[in-house]
Amino acid sequence: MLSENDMPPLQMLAVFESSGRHLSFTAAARELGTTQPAVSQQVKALEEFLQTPLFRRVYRGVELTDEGHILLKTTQSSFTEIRKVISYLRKKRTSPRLNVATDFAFAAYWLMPRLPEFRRLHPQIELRLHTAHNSVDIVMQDIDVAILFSDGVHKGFVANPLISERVFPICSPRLLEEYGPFDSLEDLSRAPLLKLHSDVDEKWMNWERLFEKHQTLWSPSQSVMEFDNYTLLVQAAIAGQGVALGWRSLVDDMIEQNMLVPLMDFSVSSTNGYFAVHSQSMAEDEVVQTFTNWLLSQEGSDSAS
Amino acid sequence: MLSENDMPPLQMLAVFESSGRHLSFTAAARELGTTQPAVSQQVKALEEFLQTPLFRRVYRGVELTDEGHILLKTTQSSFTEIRKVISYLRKKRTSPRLNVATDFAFAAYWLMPRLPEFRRLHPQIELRLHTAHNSVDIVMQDIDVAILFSDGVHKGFVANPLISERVFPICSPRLLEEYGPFDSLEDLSRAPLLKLHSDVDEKWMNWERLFEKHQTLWSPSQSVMEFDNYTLLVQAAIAGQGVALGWRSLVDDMIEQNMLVPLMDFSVSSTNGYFAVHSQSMAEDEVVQTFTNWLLSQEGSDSAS
DNA sequence: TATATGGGATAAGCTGAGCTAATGTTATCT
DNA sequence: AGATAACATTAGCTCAGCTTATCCCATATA
Repeated sequence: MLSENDMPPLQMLAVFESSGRHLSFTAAARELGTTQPAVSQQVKALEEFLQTPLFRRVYRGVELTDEGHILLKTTQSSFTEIRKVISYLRKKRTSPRLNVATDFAFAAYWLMPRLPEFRRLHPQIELRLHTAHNSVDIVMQDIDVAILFSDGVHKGFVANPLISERVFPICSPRLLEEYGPFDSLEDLSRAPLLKLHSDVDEKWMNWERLFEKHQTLWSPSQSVMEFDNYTLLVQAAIAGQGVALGWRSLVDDMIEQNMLVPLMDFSVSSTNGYFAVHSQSMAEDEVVQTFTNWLLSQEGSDSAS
Repeated sequence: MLSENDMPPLQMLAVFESSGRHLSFTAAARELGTTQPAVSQQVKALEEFLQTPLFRRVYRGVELTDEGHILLKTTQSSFTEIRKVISYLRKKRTSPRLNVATDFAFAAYWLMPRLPEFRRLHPQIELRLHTAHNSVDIVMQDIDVAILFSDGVHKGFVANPLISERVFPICSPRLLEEYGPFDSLEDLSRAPLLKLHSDVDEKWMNWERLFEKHQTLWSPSQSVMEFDNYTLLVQAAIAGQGVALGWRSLVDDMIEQNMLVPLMDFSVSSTNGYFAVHSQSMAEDEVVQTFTNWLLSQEGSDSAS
């Protein structure tokens, strides 16, 4: 495959190098897990390629020619380096490591609070978290498991439903006192609303769609503050800057801590949600399975409720 | 062939290295003189061996992963070194070089006086002369052509007859005046005789055998001086130290220059002689043929006379 | 919007380089 | 003289690596 004017088959060089180290074809064969005639033939072929003898055949072994010495020096150092880096890469890979990707919101509100438990349960697994502003920004390459907000359709991948989408307005207790009570969606127009940029992630529920689902007309004149990621938006809601849409499971803890109040009367559901997604080819991977099963067992996920 | 726990097939690494340089499987295939699917499969196999991705597949090419970068660095430098030494060895070999071996006597008296002509005729051929005390000391390894005194039987080699053995007593003109005339071999007993050690080369004619060939009894009581190589013996003869045996072709020039007088009445021949010997496997070698043909064309050789 | 292009991925079948087992040869060693 | 070890050679087998054909995908172009 290498340009035939350039290089012999590299395997020949490896056979030569072993023979040169051992000064014996039989010992080289043993090291390489093959037979002496195979080694003999390969070395001979290499000598023919180079048109120069590399060994002198002596009683019970071989001696290196000058040319042989020169070639051994280079091949020995080169193969040592190559062995080192291969060993490094294999060692690196054999320590179980998991690349997990998700968006900031999920990472911040759902995963990070639970991750210490995973680490405690599986201390040998090195988990590397890759976060993106939003699910749509996540590229699956180099990722073992991605937790994506989507419709669950991922060609060539397995998508385990983790949390189905259930959305409702949320606001801080203080904002509720100031602008409340909210007995209908129309009452919300009294307060500023917080929303994501419309091009951030079109799969996410938004105010227009929520109003529509409750058969209420959405008026564009309402005071709206826009954000380009959900964590910022949630922080603004907690700070009393407006009414936001809250995603079940993500905002559960904050509701529980009374940082936010859910307006459950106006909740909506959809078939979208968070899915634990991995490549078909990783389906059998033990680490991937371990992590996926752990995700599905968590409080706050559909299967665990 | 390499220990399967250690190293992938080296060819895979070469394919990877080319792909990593070009960041394209198609370009690598071109360089390596093969096809894109072959490269794709080899890289994939390597990634599976290492259980880690080396490339990210992107539009119209590939990008290196971190692991890919690490591996490329090492493989690139290693293969560059290997290419360099291979190129060096091949270049070294492609400049025609001839290793010629012979004994001191032939080198001194026959070959050296003629060699300048060979160099003039074939200036591109680098001729390296290896000399030994005697023909029996010559080892054929690393030798392209050996000029040996022998019976012409060399298993696995081609032996071209160069000079057949014809031997006669020689002495200096001064010794002849002092001890001569020598009308019979018995008359030689009046003078000291010069001979080679009996264990030097049993294939060479000696006094006993010469006397026997002339049906004259050899008497051990004769004054004999022994030498362990022929060039010394000849110098002693020239210096008038005794009567020596002279080999046709070797001593011809000295006879011509009147440094030595041949006693032709007592000459003998045999089937032994000097042969130009090369390995069967070098029979087609152009340089070997050139040199051998030149030897055979020389004045003083059997075929040229 | 439809089509073209480029390049990696995959599948299936072919083949020859590399391997193996058997044997020959040679140079010691006992 | 016979045994031993180790390289060289031969002949036949086989499967890794290659090729051809095709698919898939992400642009680019008209």
